[in-house]
Amino acid sequence: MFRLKSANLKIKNMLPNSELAITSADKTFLQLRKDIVEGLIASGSKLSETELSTNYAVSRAVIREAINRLESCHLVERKSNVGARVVSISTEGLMELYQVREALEGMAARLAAIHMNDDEIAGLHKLLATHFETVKDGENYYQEAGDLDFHYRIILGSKNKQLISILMDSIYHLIRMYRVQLGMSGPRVTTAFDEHKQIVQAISNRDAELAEMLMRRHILYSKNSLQLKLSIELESKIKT
Amino acid sequence: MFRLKSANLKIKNMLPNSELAITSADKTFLQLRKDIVEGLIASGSKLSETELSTNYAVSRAVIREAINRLESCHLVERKSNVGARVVSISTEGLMELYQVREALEGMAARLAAIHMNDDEIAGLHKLLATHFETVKDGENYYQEAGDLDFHYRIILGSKNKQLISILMDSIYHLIRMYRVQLGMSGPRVTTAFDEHKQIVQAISNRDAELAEMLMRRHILYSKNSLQLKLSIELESKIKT
DNA sequence: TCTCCCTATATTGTCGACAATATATGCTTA
DNA sequence: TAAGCATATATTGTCGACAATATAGGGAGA
Repeated sequence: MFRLKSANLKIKNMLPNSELAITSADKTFLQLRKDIVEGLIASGSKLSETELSTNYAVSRAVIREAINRLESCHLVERKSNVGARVVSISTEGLMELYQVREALEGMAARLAAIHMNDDEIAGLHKLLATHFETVKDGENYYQEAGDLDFHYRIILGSKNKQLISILMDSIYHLIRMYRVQLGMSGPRVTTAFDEHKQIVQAISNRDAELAEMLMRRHILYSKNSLQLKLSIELESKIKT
Repeated sequence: MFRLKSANLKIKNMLPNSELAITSADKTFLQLRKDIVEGLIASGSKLSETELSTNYAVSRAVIREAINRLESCHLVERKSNVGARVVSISTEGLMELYQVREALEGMAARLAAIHMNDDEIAGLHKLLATHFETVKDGENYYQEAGDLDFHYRIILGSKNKQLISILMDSIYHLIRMYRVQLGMSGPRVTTAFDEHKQIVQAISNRDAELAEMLMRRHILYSKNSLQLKLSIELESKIKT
């Protein structure tokens, strides 16, 4: 807890360009986001500032800052003088989210086909090959990091900072929350691989329109798959 | 400055469902946003917390909260332990912004053609008629509130909460900043009216695809018009 | 004179306390 | 008994002070 002044200065000087200048609020934000996405903090539950400040061992000011950022991610909703709640998952919310995602990631794929350099495209091919191995081995690791990484690269490949920040900051973690809490898995995994392959091929060929079209369809399929799952999920909840 | 406890309770009870529970941070945020959008605080300039707290007569905590929200709007950028700066306007930034806007508002127009009810569509026609009067009278009031109101209604008409919040929270005020600081006016004003008219017609006819197409083109035209203006603006700045 | 290090200053990050507000509880009254 | 009001409690909002960090400026050494 106690840190020497001189020691800190040394450390700072030794790591001049490190982006690890993580502040306490940053860490708390990341931890909270993780806990929300993974369902450790239930969707729809209230976030008490005092309670969180004791649980995470930081002051309320830090918690407040973290909650503010979570609100930017659309992961929590705040009301003045009342407090913050984790957003609750619903079929409509998911549908709306995927509708927006379809438009934005379709656009990202189109731009990626134009702006990605050859190295980045090669990286995409390499990623596919790695995924193919895991799929072949029957691992369903694919859905987890693999799919995210694939989409992540294409989004970055668009080279449009606005688009990147909207998708990364406002949409992605929300999508992850739905996926994690619904336990995304099943037959989609293998078929999704083929779709990814087609998209990479289109980008390779610099066929922007096709890339967009394929990406939109890919996301549309995911949407339908999730919708089905969610409707079953909610149905069983009503029964209990 | 001083408020009686009982008086406040009375007021609260008298306005049970008022959304005016404006907190000090809210007011400061709104004021700061206004000042940034209108260029009172120059783009690219640093936001000193202590300085702002004296200028706006609130504590630093309030300023910090306001700055956090401004960051969510993409109006300022923060670095840990360094501070916040107003985003600087650039041609690339504008292009990227309008590219995203084209996709999202195009989608909004498509959804609006599907989901707007007849009353809302009637409202759009009425709005057009009002604008026609102002345009005929030679007022260039049109560009200011008029255009914003038009787009605003269509965005809301999409009935997609995610879309609405992204456009309203993350994009709109940034666009306003560009427009205000570039002094949006000129020949676009009258031609834009015709484009609006076409879009409303398409929505009236429930022709979703056409509505999207027209909206995308409308925004593309605006983009080109602004790009021209910005390039001239920056050119003259270099000369001085 | 230039470079590097160290110190001084200013700015941001964090904290605990107090104020204002909302919610829960119990009391009065019809 | 139920409805409405007043108080009590808990929670959020705001504040000023202190700690940690970055930046600017001056001095020592080559």
